Amino acid sequence: MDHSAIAKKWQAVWAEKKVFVQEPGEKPYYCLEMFPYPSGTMHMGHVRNYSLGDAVARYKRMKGHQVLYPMGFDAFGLPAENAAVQNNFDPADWTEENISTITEQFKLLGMSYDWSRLVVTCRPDYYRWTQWLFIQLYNKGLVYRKKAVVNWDPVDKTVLANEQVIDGRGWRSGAEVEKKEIEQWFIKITAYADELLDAIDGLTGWPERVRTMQKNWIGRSVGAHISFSVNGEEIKVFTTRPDTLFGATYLVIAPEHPLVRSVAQKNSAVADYLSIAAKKSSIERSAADKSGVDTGLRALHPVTKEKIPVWVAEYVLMEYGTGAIMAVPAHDERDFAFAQEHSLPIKQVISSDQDLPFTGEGELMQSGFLDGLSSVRAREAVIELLEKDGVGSHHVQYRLRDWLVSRQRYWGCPIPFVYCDSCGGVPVPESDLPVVLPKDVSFGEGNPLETSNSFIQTTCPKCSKPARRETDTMDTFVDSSWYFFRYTDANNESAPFDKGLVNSWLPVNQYIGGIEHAILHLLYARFFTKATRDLGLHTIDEPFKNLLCQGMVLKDGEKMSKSKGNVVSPLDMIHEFGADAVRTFSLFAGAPEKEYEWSSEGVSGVQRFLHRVSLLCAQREFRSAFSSHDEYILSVTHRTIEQVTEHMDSLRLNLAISDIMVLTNTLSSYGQSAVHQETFSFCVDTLLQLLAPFAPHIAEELWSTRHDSLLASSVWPIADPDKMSLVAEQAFELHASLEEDIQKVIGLSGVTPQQITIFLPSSWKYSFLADLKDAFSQTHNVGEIISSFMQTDLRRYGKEISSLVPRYAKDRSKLPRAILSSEHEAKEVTLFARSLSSRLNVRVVVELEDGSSHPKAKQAMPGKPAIFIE
RNA sequence: GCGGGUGUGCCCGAGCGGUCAAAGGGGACAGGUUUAGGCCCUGUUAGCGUAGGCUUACCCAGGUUCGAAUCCUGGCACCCGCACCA
Repeated sequence: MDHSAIAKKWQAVWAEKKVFVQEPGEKPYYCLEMFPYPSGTMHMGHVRNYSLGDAVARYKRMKGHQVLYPMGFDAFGLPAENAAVQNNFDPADWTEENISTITEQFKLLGMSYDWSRLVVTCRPDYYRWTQWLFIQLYNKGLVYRKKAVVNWDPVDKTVLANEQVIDGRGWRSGAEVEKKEIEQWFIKITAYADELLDAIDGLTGWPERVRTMQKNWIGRSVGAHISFSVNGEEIKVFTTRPDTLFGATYLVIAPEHPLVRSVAQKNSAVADYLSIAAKKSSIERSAADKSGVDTGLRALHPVTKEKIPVWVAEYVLMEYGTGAIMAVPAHDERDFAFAQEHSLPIKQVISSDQDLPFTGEGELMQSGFLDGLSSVRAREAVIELLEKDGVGSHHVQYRLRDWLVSRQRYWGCPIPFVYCDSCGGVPVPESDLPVVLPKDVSFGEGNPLETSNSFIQTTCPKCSKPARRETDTMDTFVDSSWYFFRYTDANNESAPFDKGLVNSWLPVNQYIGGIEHAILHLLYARFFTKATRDLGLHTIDEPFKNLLCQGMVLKDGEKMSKSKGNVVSPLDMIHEFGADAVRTFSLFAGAPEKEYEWSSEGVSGVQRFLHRVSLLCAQREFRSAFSSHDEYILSVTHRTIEQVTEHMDSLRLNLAISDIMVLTNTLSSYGQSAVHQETFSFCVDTLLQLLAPFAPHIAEELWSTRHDSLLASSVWPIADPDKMSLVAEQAFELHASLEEDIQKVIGLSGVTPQQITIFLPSSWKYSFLADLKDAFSQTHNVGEIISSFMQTDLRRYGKEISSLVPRYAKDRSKLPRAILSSEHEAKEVTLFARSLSSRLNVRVVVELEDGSSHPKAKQAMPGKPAIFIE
């Protein structure tokens, strides 16, 4: 049967027996992959992602967990809308079509999802609850509307969140972002800034770099607000170093600062500067030059009461802090550079041996009542004084901004609000949800929802007068911020999810996805979890216990992309090599979190490996009695169980596969009727079980020829420490007793022995010795022993054994040395040597009595030969 | 600039104080089996030697140790995140 037929057969059986449909129980385990955007076809990154999750899910099921392993689609988004514009498709049809295509591909790969829990964010049965949650957050004060300067993507014609602007460009379109002021919806994520930050320390199952990225993104700075007065008006600054207050020799405000406008009317230098700054794009603005002009304003220092100049400069950002800083050039690099550029005074207030600017902490100087204090003490003292005078206070500043969720697009979740002339903005009542996307829209310029009268025109839920519906839709990140809750109760029609079900399944035990979501998605999802917890919807604090960010799949050293023409199609690969080989290779090619190069040679290598496994199962000839070989392969098998289990638990799946390959090779070496059927059968069964998470179809097929039950629901094997006893130790013991046996032979024979010295250096074969021992237990007649060996296929003494046996030291005299006595003629020894040589595929050297040696000597074989096997 | 990470043989990739010339896979070469083989099996694949063996090797330079790919110090290279964040 070919691989695709086998795959189909077992996929059908698994589905029919509902092997993957599980409810929470004693040992719930939630395995989750970041759900995809249904763009049409799968790429290799998907295959890797889902193969990882599927292997984990299958493993955990076999370990006796109830596993929640669902799949869904993050189905709102711009590509559907673009397709609508270009090809006149309905975005919903286009999306649904893609979903069914991709679903087929998932099934082709044999992923063990519980499809009854399918979640699709663009379907009303899902987004109804997105809207419901939005309103709950609104009622809780976590959603608000305000006029804001926004990042406008001129290509996608929509607003972008700060998080979606990368180096001044739109994250999707790559277009340079413009500034616009519009009324927008925000989610107050900053209300949770502290908790989101503090809880990161508890996320020990997350990669360090993701934790660091999140911390940096939230960016908490502890410091103080300090007010300077300027002609009766106030300039408030934020600083992390209130201790350096006496060193503040001037202020700098951002070009957008409200105070600058009035100055510009009177001061042409300032006006010119502002107009130049305004023309610059945000990219140009970020160039690190230290331009700026004096506004002519003078601020009153709140403590020294000195008058200090106020400058305006681009390097101060309106978006961060208060849009104004106090400059302490002696102790800040940027201020220092700026002061030098514009010849502003520099006053040292922290003593140090180092050159200025000195940015460290230390003992205060030239700071009046602070002199002699440490930076830490000085900070407290300064803030205390400022608070007393009402000109300053403690303040914690975040880099994190509130989450702008309005999008002026069609293909997203409608924001469930209505504007009424009398009542203002009114949330749509729960009974009227969902607010469904209309079909009578036209795509083109601007927001398509604006073109649908049936959608816009409505009545006010409060006063029933005619009202206008909100036409903004939500950022798709909102949809994906709670989908992992919905999986627990995907078909619930009366609530987004059941509290009990969420509490029993969550947190997600293993979350798997790309590093590109390290900040946005994960932060939003964490926020939603905390916010919905505080709404009383569940009691989970953090959604994802363990996080794995898988590495990229490269081709020719580069990311696969259509423009580079180096895209490898998963479908082609599955067609050619089979789902099992593709899955297994995608896990074997490298450590899960590292990137690797896709190689079809590698896949075919895995295919060969899987083929060898099936050859093992076809083994029909066995030895009738147990022997030391049985102990040996049992010990290797048990050790493999232990190692694979360890590697599965630590997600080092590439190593787990490697372990399985080693076991396969070992068992293959014993394929020639060397072991008892019972032993072999156990070992092969175990092998199939270990393989099941990676190559489920082939493993299931092979298992079905040996058992009536399903492999997928079999119980993961447990390593027996007693049976794992070190092969190496056994080998030594065996060797010792072998030597005794041999000595006995010599004693018995009483004949001047010819000497056959068998050196057993690095590549000596454990099983060869075992056979030799067995042979000696039957007879002490070397002739018989030799002839019995002649009849055996010696090739099974594979090199896999040598790797498990400790190597002997370099000193050859320490090598084990067997002395065989023999009455036989040189001819027979030669025969033995040749047999070993050709059948064992080892080099055999025969050493002459005088110590000389030459390969050809075995032809002549005079006197007393010795044989080296290595 | 700040923060995180990586560096092993032809390639990928394990190892993380002695059992290491370094697992496993791929590729290449040779042999066996075969009507044939792109199936399968075996061997070789740093250099020199018929071989025992010797020399050189885990980014570079030092150090700790009887002993280092593995531990420490200092470099170098590459990758990623944030970035005039006050």
